[in-house]
Amino acid sequence: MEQKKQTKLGSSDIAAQLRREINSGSLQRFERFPPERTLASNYNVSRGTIRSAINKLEIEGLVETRAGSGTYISKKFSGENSSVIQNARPLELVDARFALEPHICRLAVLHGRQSDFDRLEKFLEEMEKNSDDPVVFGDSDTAFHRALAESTGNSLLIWMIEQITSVRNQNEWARMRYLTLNENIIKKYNVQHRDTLSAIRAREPENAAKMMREHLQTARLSLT
Amino acid sequence: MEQKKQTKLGSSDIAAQLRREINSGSLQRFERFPPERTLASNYNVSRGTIRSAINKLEIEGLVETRAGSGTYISKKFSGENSSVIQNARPLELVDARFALEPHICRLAVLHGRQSDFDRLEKFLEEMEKNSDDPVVFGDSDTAFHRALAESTGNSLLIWMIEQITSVRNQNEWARMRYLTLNENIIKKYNVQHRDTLSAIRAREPENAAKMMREHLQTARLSLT
DNA sequence: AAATTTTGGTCCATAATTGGATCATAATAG
DNA sequence: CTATTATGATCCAATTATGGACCAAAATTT
Repeated sequence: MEQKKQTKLGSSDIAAQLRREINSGSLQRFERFPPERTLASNYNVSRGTIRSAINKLEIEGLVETRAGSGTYISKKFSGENSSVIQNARPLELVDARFALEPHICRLAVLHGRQSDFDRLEKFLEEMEKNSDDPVVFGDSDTAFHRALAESTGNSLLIWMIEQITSVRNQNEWARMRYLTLNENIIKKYNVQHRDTLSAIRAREPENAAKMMREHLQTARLSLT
Repeated sequence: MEQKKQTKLGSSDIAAQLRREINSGSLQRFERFPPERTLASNYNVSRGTIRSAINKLEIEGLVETRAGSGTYISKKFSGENSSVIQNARPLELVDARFALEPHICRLAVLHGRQSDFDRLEKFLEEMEKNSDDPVVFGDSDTAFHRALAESTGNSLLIWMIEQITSVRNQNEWARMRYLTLNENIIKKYNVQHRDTLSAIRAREPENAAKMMREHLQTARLSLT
């Protein structure tokens, strides 16, 4: 589907967009939708079109409307019950790692000790030794990234990485990872991990961060 | 000047927001809620709306109200904060922000919408208007950084910023902040906030990240 | 101890908001 | 051309929000 810049959006387009906003969280801030009249002017479309879009969502059970009151995001979708961690989507998670891990590399350069790096080395060797076993590799990989965080000595960052790790290890996630983890990817990861560690050992913070970004970029691509 | 089309919050929205803040910890510092009249003016709604929101929370058992005394967070919800968060030290916290927020700026450029930016603008104006009141400024500052995270649409990042905020708002921390928040620092912050928002609006991710780094650098220096 | 202030509880009248519904007209697609 | 869809305007009924006033319990100050 190409960009249709000038053509007006139809009710299905708008329904899809609203659906996306509910799921992606930009509308989760609200329990209640903006009023139909506001949405209409926001999307530059008539109120009828909005009503028809909302109607679609209502049939799907995503929202409930109450006359005189408003249109409400259904409780199940308002993201209240289960923890954020449980519901994180793959790309959200990669983005979070993109935020945290390059900077963790910088801090590792600043605060890391020899013993920390030796520990990283150990996990790295484990990964290289088990390039043919996605399960063992995955465990060592997790341990590596965690040890990296630990080398910063920053308890907050360690904790955040732990949270992220706990998502990655959930069942469905684990399965997805093993699907994407073929031997080529693993070999690439090994090189990138080693490059990262080398840069840290050489006390080159920006270089280490860069290596980590490349690593995460690979990980992101392997998701798609 | 941009239009002031910020959607007004209804009682359900406020209830949802308070609910989330309780569960995520940002409000746990209060043994009791701010008084209804204060909340009303904070959210720019009438007291009745606030009462209606609090009533919803009370029905859910999240909160207890005592006439003449105040509204209190139920005990079972008040001890949930992980000790990691509680014990974080100031520099650890700044480092965590150094990791998260510049990248959040980049993502805000990618995923933020006009309405998100208008919301940021609102908090920015509040800060500029209250440069002489560290308490009000601090609250708007918190809201600004949170809204920034929200503009990414990444629930994990939003949650992490909330965690950090919950530390920053703890009593001892709050006191320390207000010690460092003289009018000069605040003016500097205002400029940096605005620079950041401008870069985001101009869709310049690296520039926005840079502005945020400078802001955090200032914040770090003011700690020492 | 007493006076004052703060805080939630209650009630009221009024205003504003919101989804529901209808209709004539214009635009678009087939 | 015809059929379908979108538009914009209007009115309706339900719901919610507002602002004010006053009360009683609790907390704070004197």
